[in-house]
Amino acid sequence: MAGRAAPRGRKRTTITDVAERAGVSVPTVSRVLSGNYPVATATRAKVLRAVRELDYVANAHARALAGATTKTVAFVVHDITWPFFAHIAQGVEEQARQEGRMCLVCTTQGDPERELEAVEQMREQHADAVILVGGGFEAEENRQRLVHFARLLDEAGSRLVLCGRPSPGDDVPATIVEYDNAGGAFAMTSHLLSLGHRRIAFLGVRPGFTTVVERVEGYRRAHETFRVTPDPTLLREGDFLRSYGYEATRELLAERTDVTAIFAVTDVVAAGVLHALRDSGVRVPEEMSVVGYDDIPMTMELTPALTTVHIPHEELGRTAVRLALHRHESTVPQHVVLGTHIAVRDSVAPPPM
Amino acid sequence: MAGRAAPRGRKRTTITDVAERAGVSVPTVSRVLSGNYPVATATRAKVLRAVRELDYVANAHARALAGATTKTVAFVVHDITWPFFAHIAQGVEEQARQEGRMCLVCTTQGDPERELEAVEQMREQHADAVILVGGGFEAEENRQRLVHFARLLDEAGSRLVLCGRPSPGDDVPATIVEYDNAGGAFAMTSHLLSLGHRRIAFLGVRPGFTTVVERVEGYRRAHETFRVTPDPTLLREGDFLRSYGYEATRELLAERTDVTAIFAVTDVVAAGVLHALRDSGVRVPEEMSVVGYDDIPMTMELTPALTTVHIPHEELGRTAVRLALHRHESTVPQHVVLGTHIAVRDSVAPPPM
DNA sequence: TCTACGGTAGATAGCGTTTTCTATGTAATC
DNA sequence: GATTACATAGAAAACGCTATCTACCGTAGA
Repeated sequence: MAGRAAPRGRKRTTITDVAERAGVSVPTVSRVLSGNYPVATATRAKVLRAVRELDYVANAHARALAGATTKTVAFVVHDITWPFFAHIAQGVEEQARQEGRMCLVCTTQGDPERELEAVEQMREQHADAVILVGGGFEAEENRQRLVHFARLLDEAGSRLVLCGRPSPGDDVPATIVEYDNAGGAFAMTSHLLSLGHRRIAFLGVRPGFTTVVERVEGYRRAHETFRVTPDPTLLREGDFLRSYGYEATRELLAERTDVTAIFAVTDVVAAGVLHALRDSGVRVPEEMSVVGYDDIPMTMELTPALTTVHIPHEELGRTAVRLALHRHESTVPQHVVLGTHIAVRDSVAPPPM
Repeated sequence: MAGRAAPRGRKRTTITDVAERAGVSVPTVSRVLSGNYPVATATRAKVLRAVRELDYVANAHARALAGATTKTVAFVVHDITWPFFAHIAQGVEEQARQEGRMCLVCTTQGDPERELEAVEQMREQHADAVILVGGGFEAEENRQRLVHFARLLDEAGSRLVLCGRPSPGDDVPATIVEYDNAGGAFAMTSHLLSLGHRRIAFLGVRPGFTTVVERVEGYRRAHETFRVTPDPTLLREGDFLRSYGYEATRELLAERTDVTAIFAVTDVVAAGVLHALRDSGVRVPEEMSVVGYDDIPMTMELTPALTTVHIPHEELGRTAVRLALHRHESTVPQHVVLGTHIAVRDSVAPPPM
């Protein structure tokens, strides 16, 4: 756009320079560096010395072009500042490093358009794995798009990984790493029900959004198990924002007085809920129990400390990378569901009365 | 290591395939795609159709090799799960996307060894910019290492950016984007002093760590300005952990009773401080004022909400990318200091008595 | 003494682009 | 009607590696 490309740095140091300096041929240098071919000890020493003296590093692009793997793993998240994503990213990065890979990131801010762009870019990069993190909408259109992505990436030699999103169907060349979303919600709701709560509000329904759908599903199943008919008006729609939690709670309190527990769709929403309750003079957990989902570190700072569902964030990330990179080994499954469990802290008590 | 490389995907779609399908030559396709050369409208249409039909995307590595820019920006952080880094990363990502770049990440967990590896890898990638985020130790050895990095990257056509770290010296080919670390600490300490506090503990001194050194410097200058001699035993060494804040506070309370305010080196440490004070039955801010540094979102969840120093995280990230990529434009400075300011919330009051 | 064969190293051919540089057909000029 | 200029497209040469294929040397076996 802005005129000519920026002037290049001076001459880069190439493998040819190293070869000349060491007095050997280019392939020999390559062989010393990748260590996949016998090289005489003396020769190796000469080459390594030249490498050191010239501060040489190989050009990753040339290397990638010439057929070796690209040694990169890509991941696409909504927003890296959300602890949920950051901790998964941490796991991805760690495992990637262990496997000798670099990490490419893209954030989409939840925009499907940007997700598309991101995958496109990742395809250009020929990353060994492309990890899509977090839920998405389950519209048929989206499903087909994912299948399409999977095939395109597969053709490009990459592997699509869905991390925290259900499989778009069998027979799709993709790796799926889920966590037991419904199970966690089931356990948490059961926890509340078993303490005697009967009117449990669920704040943050997003119709069609996989993560939420599954959490609501767990909420429903628990009610069934306890033979309690959930009041459908207690399921409130909203997004993942703290401000939503605040407002929804104020509204809820204004509307009715029979609710004894609030299940917030995420910890961040729960933070808003707690804030609203404090502002309204409702004591937690004596007058109202509150629970969240995700178990991000912030839950420790809330007053009272939040009871929530623990997700193995980092392990999700690590597993995603591991399974994708080792997909050719027969012992490595390509669809796993990691467990979740509730973390009991101070925001839950039996209902008042 | 583990035997042969994984079998490649099938044949990738290349520019040659597109050229054949469109019935034109390879360079023509290239020209249509990069749009830097006149191509007849009809030809362009044919090519674009072929591209669409084949779902073609260019190979980024081939493109990078052939001399065009790599279109990537790399950044190196200690730990992406720390909000401080995550928010800067967010700014980097955003600006990078706006400038049509991809992002590479590396985390070092504060290990200088890993930082070295990271820069090495980034050099292989020929990223347009390599952004080192966060403080570091100011040992002469480190300074020289940075200068060395800067030169190597410069030769490779990349630009080193120090984000939140002071310049390693003039005449180094690097871009520096700092924030007014000392200024923020000065303002905050002045705030406390002007309210009448005279015994202000500073928790989290790390000798030689740039960020901390500057914060302590601001703390000192404020005392000087107010003609108060700071008690050196109130400067306590420690790291950036919540647990440190907790323990240091317990110790402090056990040792002495004259302290009326605590300045935690980061918000996370402040969280530990608040926790310890609550456990010790010390009311905040009535009996003890507490302040932090960073202004991460969590400060809103603390009880009481924490008064802290605001850092323009995202702008730091955005600026880092912008300055580095536009370094050849004469109007773009290569060393800027972004402002900080205190965010007054509920954790500060005049000292008791 | 001659052949065979490990063990090493060099030559050569891509990998998929972009970038000159050259060639063509057509419109404009005299 | 021949000449020049322009707009467009193709040919060919990098870019910096890896991988395959070939050549050499010295030693061991016949």
